[in-house]
Amino acid sequence: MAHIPTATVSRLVTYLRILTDLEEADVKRTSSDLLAEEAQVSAFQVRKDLAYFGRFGTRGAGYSVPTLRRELRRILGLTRPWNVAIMGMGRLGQALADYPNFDQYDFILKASFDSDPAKVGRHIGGVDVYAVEELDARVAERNIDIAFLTVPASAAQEAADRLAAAGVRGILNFAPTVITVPEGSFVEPVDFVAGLKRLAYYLQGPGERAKVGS
Amino acid sequence: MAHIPTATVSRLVTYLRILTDLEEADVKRTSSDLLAEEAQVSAFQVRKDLAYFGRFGTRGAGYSVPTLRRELRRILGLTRPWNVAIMGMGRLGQALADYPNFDQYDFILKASFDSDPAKVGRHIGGVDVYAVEELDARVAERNIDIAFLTVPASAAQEAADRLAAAGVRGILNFAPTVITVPEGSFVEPVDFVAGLKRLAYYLQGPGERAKVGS
DNA sequence: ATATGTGAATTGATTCACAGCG
DNA sequence: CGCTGTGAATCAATTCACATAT
Repeated sequence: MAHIPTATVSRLVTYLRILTDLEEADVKRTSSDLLAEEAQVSAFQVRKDLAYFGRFGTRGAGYSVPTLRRELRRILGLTRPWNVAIMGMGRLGQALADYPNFDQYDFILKASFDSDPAKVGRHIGGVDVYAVEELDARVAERNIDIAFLTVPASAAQEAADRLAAAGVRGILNFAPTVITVPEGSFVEPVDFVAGLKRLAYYLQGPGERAKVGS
Repeated sequence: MAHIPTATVSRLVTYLRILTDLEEADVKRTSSDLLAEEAQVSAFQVRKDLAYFGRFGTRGAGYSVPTLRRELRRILGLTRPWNVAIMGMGRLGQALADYPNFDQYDFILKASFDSDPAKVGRHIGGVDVYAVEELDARVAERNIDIAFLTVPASAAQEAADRLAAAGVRGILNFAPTVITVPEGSFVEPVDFVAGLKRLAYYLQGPGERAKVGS
């Protein structure tokens, strides 16, 4: 299969959410036009994105909501549960542990880790807190697939290295820094402060940053 | 000036963070090679990104850390503070209100809004909670530039419409849905559940989703 | 009749090679 | 001589037009 643009993967996630809403509203059929409208992209784009993976519609009649939803869940790897751990039980880690309905999203919180001995052994937001020294053993024991990386930026790369060494192949990186992982592992950044700064750029507009020189 | 790719804006935010770290470490000069290494992009890319906005280096000698940092802050619109409000004081809104060192990031939390009368009038995480009915008055009074949109997905578009009508031009959208805003306003999505689903896609690998049909 | 699926055309972004300057 | 700055070339993604299937 051809290489898939990362933007396509992001849009597939959006289409899946729209289809889930439609199915909840008991809508049976939909079209690339409707999906495009909801996702704020072109209908061409919707069809092209889907075409990377197969042919899911009926010409003249559009798409079956339950069928397309099932196919997107399969494509995105959401037909089986994924085991998640939190690395770093500071404010953000604790807030994520408290996040409601985690299992509803096919992701199951199985453990958390912190280097602070005062936190180790406690049970925060429904999850056990382990020492970082136990990482290898607990990741193996609980089949952890994905970690939320919620340590300070200065500790993020080392924590990512330890997670990768322990066998965690997916990292959702909340730390405001770029981290690298080995071949075969994956990072998704989640950095709301970066989002804020991009907003500042767009809100400022072109007036304040006219090109200098030449 | 030529149109700037959104990916360039994201990278500029990364370069600025690296420069801030360098300045804290008292490093005086740097190069496109070092910035590229830290940001995990090519040195060509760094120079091209900067070239959209001007010439900031010295040939043969690289870049002055304080100068380039100052220029990036100017380009990104971070030479003046931005006033922020939180729309929706549920779990996530409250966690964001508690976020430490907000002002250090040039963003000042000025107000929050919620439709629950039990929350209105309280003071949560250092910020006053107002009724949504007061939105127009408080946005004008406190010069709110940017809102964190932390209401449920089903209420997100209507809340965004009200924010735009009140004069808020920037929205950091934490709700897992696509929202539209008027011309001249801007949205940055912050959706960690979408990030998780992208991870599931990459972790699954190509085996499980071979193209069907043809 | 109607809406999908897809090769071709276009547009956009990244990479490259080297000219330009200190 | 070294590293930046930048037009040209390559590569990738999006848009389009229409052939295709029901």
